[in-house]
Amino acid sequence: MINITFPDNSVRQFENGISGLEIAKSLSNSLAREILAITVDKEIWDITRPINKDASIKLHKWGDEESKHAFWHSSAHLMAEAIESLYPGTKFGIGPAIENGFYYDIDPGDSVQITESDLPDIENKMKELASQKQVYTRKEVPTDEALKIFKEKGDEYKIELITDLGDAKLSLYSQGNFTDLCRGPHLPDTSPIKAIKLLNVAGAYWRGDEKRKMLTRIYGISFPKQSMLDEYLVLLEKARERDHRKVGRELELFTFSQRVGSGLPLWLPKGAQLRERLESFLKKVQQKHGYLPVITPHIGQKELYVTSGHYEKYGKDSFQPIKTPQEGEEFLLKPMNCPHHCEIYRSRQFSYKDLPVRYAEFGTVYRYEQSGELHGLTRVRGFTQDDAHIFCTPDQLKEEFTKVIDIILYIFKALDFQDFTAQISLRDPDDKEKYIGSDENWKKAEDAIIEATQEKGLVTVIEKGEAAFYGPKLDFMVRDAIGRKWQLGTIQVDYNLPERFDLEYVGADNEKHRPVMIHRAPFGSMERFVAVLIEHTGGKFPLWLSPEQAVILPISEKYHDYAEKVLNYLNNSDIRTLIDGRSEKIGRKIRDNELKKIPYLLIVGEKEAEAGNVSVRKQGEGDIGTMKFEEFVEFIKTEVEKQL
RNA sequence: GCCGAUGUAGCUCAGUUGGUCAGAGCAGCUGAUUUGUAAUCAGCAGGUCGGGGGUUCGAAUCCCUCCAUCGGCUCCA
Repeated sequence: MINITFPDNSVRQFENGISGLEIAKSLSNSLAREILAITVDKEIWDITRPINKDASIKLHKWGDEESKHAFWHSSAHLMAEAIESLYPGTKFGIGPAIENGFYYDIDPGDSVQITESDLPDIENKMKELASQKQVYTRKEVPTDEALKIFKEKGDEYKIELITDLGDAKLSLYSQGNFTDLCRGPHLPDTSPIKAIKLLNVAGAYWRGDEKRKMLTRIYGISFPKQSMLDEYLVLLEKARERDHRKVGRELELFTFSQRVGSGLPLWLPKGAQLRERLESFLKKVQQKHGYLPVITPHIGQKELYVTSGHYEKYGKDSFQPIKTPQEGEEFLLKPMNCPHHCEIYRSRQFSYKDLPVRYAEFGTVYRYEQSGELHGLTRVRGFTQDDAHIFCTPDQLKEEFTKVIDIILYIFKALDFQDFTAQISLRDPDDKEKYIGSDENWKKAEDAIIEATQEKGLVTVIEKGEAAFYGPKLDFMVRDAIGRKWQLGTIQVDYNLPERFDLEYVGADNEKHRPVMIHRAPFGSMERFVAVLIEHTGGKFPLWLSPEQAVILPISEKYHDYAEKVLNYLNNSDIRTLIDGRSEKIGRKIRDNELKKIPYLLIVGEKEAEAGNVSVRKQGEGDIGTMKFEEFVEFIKTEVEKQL
């Protein structure tokens, strides 16, 4: 007998070799029907795998990540089986479960090409196989046996994976005619996979290495019920409605022109107003925090970037130098602002009493991004960073870092960004050669970041080895409408540039010392930030940011004079207002302005004109009643104050 | 850059096997209507069918090539 501990800490005895499924059955049949995976001492297992020791367990139903993982992983195997039967000789790379669904990287051979139009066939085959209730069986094998199996199959990808795993204990999973190298866990059989949708096919380099072969990746998702799949697809559709590229066009915020060039956004008047409002908001915050504005040119001599080290690292992969016609001097479009800011620091002497010094600039930079990587406003070739560089003593590092976190959190709050992750990137402790700077300084910087985030109560993810070569950093990541992660705010510690630019300050000991530099950008780039803001709000911006705050809708031309009077009053009170004076019915005007996401619509007709009122409609909510137009000003101002 | 898909009017899309196939709705313009809480009516205008080359008696439709966009991969100072 073995002792099984449940999540509520109760302990029960079972036969040695009992499976999760049998334990569930002993509790209730309905539970047994619903469980898909089991955690056994922190490992996730198949529910049919025998447990041979005392263990604490947790049974997982569909709602748990563990279950979904097993479900989608099993679906990936099912897809592989379908592909193998439709395209014999296909070789298989990896086929994991992902956050939403699964994929499999396959190599169907050079003569075969799988495209989106083939997906329904694969999908149908999967459904056919699933309905056969094929059992997933687990088998543990030694390395040489596993190698033998895949050598016979001629699957070099699996052979490579097995070889890299070394002498680890391997497991194979089979269902139907398909066998795969896999850690598991899987479902007991294919029958719960009721609803399947293969979403798209894409190329993916084998092991993510662009020097290696490009495999065909097929993405899909599956559910235990058709209704769940339908709901998911509706959700995807709704997310597409919020896509910043679509909303940006509809609300006339920005555009692109082939003639200007791809990846070079053109801000339309409404978008420019929105962006300027964000910029002046941040400028005000920064002024309060002791930042000093600086302005630098868009180009700099190539030498500047040779000094900074960026030319060596990125020179070949960036826009090439601009040459002067007479002297043949070479200039680079600036890919970042820090070298210019370092030169500003060098323009005078600093005492320790002057530090920290904080130089801020909305600096437009240009980076050559690969054509396939360009994406709306989130990945562009020309963008404006809300950049600042803080030069401080090593002792000031933590406090300065903390203050930057404060600014970022304040901004995120004002814009109602609650759903973000903070990622701390540290250096790889096993590969210190990669990084510049002393052990002592690195430890100081890494500790400063970790302590600062802890003091601020930030929930963080720590990624070792993700630090830049010149220092550790803290990034703020946010998701877009379709779940892609983007980096917005960033705070980076830098030991490299002060060294390269030979920056100094005079300490209390009258000796020269090296300052530490912090790069920071709360928005990241204005382009990307606005893109994510659009997707978070669906274009329904906070009132203080909205290009137009109110539109006056006269019932008919008779009330245009009164509408003008209200308009003047509101505009004089700094409420951004327009009149919709078209000879349309009121219903039409309401509809059109609702679709333009105008926060407030003010209807004025005979009743309102007589009483000095406006009838107010709030975006998305409809009629919220009547008030004096003077009162409306206060109403708006109160709301704006609440937001900021 | 790589893999795959797509590219018809400002926007969203129709255009069967190459032969009145240059179309619709919305937006725009003009006129009528003067309206009470999410689409008033009529008329007009608008496109070298992404660019270039080719096959053909004939190409939006087939082929080649370039460009752009979309979904990924890779990269991101």
